[in-house]
Amino acid sequence: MQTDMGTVAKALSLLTLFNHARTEIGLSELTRASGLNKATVYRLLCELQSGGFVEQTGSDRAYRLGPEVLRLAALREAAVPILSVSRAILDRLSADTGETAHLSLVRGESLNSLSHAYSPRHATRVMMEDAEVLSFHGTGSGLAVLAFADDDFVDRILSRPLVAHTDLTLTDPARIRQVLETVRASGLAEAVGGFEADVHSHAAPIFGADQRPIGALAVAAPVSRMTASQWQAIRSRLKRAATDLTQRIGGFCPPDYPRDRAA
Amino acid sequence: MQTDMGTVAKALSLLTLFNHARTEIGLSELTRASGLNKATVYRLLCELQSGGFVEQTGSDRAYRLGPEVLRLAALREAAVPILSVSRAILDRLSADTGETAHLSLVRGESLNSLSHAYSPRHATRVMMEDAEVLSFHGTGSGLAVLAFADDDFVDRILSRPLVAHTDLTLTDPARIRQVLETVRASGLAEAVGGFEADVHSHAAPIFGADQRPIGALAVAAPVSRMTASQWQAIRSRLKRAATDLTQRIGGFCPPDYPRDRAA
DNA sequence: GTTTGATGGTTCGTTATTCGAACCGATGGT
DNA sequence: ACCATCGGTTCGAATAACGAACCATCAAAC
Repeated sequence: MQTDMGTVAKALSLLTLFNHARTEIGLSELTRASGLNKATVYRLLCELQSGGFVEQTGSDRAYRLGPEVLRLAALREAAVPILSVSRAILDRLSADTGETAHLSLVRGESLNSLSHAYSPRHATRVMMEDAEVLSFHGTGSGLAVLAFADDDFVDRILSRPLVAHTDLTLTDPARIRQVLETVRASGLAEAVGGFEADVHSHAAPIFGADQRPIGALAVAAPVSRMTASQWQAIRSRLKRAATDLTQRIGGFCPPDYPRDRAA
Repeated sequence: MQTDMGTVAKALSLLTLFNHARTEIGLSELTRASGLNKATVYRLLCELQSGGFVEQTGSDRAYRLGPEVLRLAALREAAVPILSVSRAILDRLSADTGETAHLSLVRGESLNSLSHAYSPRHATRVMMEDAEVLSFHGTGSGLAVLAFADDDFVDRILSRPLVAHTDLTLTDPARIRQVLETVRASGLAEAVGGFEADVHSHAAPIFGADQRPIGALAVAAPVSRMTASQWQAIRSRLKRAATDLTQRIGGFCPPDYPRDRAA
């Protein structure tokens, strides 16, 4: 991880080490996880701390993400209000389908879940966590994005090692490219048990102002509930919701994106 | 702004140049505003961009905050769920008082508004924007924080030039220290027209796990509506809401904080 | 009670990295 | 054709980052 990255890239890489499982990390652990020198990590942390990007807990002296990221997120929302706009759409989508709806966004060469909505209709539901890293090849959302992404982006993603989250995960690049073809035809991706067993998920890409996919809207349901009529209902509602979201954030679907056939 | 800051501090300072008025900034303008060299700014931006902290718009090549800040904010919320916890409290507070409620957090030596809730009761209401920088001496929230902050923190803040936002803004450090005494006595700060004319605002500090103030909860109303009964209602409800929030985020009020006398 | 192995934090000479004036090519208004 | 501005690039000089070694402190181990 330590090859030829600039000073700020190193600093930013420290921030990426935080996740839901480790929201507070000590100096030693950060140095170990980052592969950098302890003195380097400490200096970087000091600068990040004085910028408010991390803060130290009072008890142990572990570090955690600081309040400045909240401020920046609010400003990002002011510039590109994806979260606030998607809120209503997610709520409606989960209510209409009775299942869990969630939004994820592309960030470089990874995909992050960012927001979700549950439906109270069923006792069992697919649970989500925000800020989780999703895989492109194993999730409906990832496939939806790949299907409409640049060729070289797809090449980069598929040339990396493709881990199998379950024994249903597609890991053969050629097979995945076949699937992408069908996704392109319908405008919707479908993944059954590829990321988590027993989860049947549909996903539709959302596009930015440059007509390139910036993320995906998805509905995740237990496989046991996926009847034919439910399948139909999810697909039509999801597609409408995704094009709606694309439009509301000032994005444009590319010309080759299948228009939604009627209601 | 350019003296003796490390490389990452410079990079982070670029991020602070964004605000509601300028959510997208070009390279030249960033260079001018930061006081750094253009090549330096460009390199920093490239690193920030590959980290997802900024992104370039397709049209002009201006920069804006990137999606990574959303992910970090979600993780920060997972570690310290101030925003999600305060949501319900803000909603209730604004509903109960019929006025605008808002939350702001200390970030280094500045105070940022972060979340708010309006009440639909009146046609005229105090409008808020999130991620705005508030002054310590001119706002109720700032005074509430100062009143329970470390002495040297207060000294640092009050030794800076104190700008007068309106002609009612307190700018005399000695006078402000007097006010802080009364705030300490009641646990509530009051500011009339100090930041924006015609705005009467009440504020109560919220505390972290180390019993030090980390922000403030406030209610802002047009001065014209501030009757005696309304004054009473706001103060009691605000105080309860603030101690409630402090408790729910795992914080503790300091021993010298006036306990809420009954309901 | 001292040994051991963690931890967070600090030092300082070497060296690799950042810096910044100048330079490009493109765009656009006069 | 001109001038101004834009985003982006170059390259030698100088500065700032690096990292091995070192402290201080704590907690359990012996």
